Amino acid sequence: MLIYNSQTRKKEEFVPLHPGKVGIYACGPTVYNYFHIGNARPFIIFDVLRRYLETRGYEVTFVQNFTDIDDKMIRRANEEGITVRQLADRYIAAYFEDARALGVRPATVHPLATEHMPQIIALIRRLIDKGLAYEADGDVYYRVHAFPNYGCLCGQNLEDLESGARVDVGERKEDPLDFALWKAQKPGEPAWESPWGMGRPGWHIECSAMSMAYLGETFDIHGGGKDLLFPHHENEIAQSEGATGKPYVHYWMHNGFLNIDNEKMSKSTGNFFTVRDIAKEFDLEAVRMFMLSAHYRSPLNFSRELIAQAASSLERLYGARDQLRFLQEGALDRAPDEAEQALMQEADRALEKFNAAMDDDLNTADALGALFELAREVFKLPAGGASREAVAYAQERFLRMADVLGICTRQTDDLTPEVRAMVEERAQARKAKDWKRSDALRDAIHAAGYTLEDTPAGQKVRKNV
RNA sequence: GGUGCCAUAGCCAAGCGGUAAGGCGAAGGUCUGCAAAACCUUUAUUCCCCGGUCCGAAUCCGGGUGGCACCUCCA
Repeated sequence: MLIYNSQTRKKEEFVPLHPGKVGIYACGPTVYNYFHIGNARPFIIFDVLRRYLETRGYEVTFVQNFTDIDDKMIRRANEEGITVRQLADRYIAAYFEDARALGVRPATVHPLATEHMPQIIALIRRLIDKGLAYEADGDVYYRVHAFPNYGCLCGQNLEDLESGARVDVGERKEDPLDFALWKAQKPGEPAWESPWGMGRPGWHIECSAMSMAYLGETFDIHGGGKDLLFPHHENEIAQSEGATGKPYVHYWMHNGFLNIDNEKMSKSTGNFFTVRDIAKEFDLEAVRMFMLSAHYRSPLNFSRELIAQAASSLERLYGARDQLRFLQEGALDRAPDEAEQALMQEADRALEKFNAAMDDDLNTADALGALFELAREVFKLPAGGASREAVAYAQERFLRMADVLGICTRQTDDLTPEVRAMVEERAQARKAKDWKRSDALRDAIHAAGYTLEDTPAGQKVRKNV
């Protein structure tokens, strides 16, 4: 598998550190608000990466943190008159709800910054001991000039970074590029004990401390949005490699932005929609489909029309999935005929294309094409009396691909007894050519939340979303 | 100022030197008691523009034009 490494700016063959195992760390949300659909992009992408690696036989340890203490958390908690802890609890719960609706599985571990103070403090101590960090009035800063590789991820040298840096008044840094590892407590702020007095960690240090706590000092893949490349991930490298003297991460993966009107969606500019906003209008699986329709490194422009397009595309895939199930119900135990053998071949071909696309730096758009090509072949099969073996063969492959992408997950075959009865009755009515009754029943079934279609092999029913 | 990315049909999008995947939408046809879904056909002689390299370029090189991002909290 090839993975584009942001650090080398090349696609590289993926070789895990330990055979058969993969460690992935992805930067998670700061839980001061509901997350927006731009935030959702990496969640979905890394969920797909993880699923794909798992189907390829790797044992994946996937770590995604929650930043549950920082300036925004404190400000927001004060505004609402609740504790930072209460704020975090609320939005962590919301995260899991929204993620679930997007088909994003919980990570192997979701560590919280506030629950890793010992690791964070120990890491800062190591940096101070090595002369890479210094204390200043209860704050601790990273001494950027003492780390020769600073800029290795973002590809900028210190002078260039320096020229763009901003110095805040009253800062206690030796150099404007130095960044805070520990911040001394200010009145009214939550704080933890440390060798430098009461305070709290800076943002960057938590990711270094927690990733290494769960994945080791060197691990395979680290992901996040492109905007995290600098300074967040650059700083993580400086902290981790500075402390350990070992390579921190083998593959850096960064996703492109989700834009609105071709401009970055971001909380600070206010041009965003939360996942919850969108859930009022669309099934979130359509949002997932939308995200998968483009390569993860490309920018992707958001609009309701595009979500609607994605929803229509998804419906076609659901149609194919349900058709496969319908064929299975009426299947016969006989050897595949010529057309069915062709379908089986097509299923293999599609799976091959799918895997080749995914192997090429997670090309979900291309992979989706393979699924659609299989769908078309499925629909070509006559409605009834198919070979069980052939249908099962195609179905297995179709489902395997859909599962990697995390789509076509809805249950649509759980008919209620009432609906089942209506379907039965309609079959009788049709036999008797009682079209009036037949149509009335179809309407009633629709009203009950199901869609009924007639096929040469009988009625086909599925639950609407 | 420094550092990157992008430009393919009405819309979205793959494509990474060998002669334009796929989806949405649209038009016509087939099937159907009527529907719906599906199937078939059509919808880019051409990939922002201008040069160059090559037997061959959407793909490589140079130069434009237009858009976006990072350098500051941000997925």
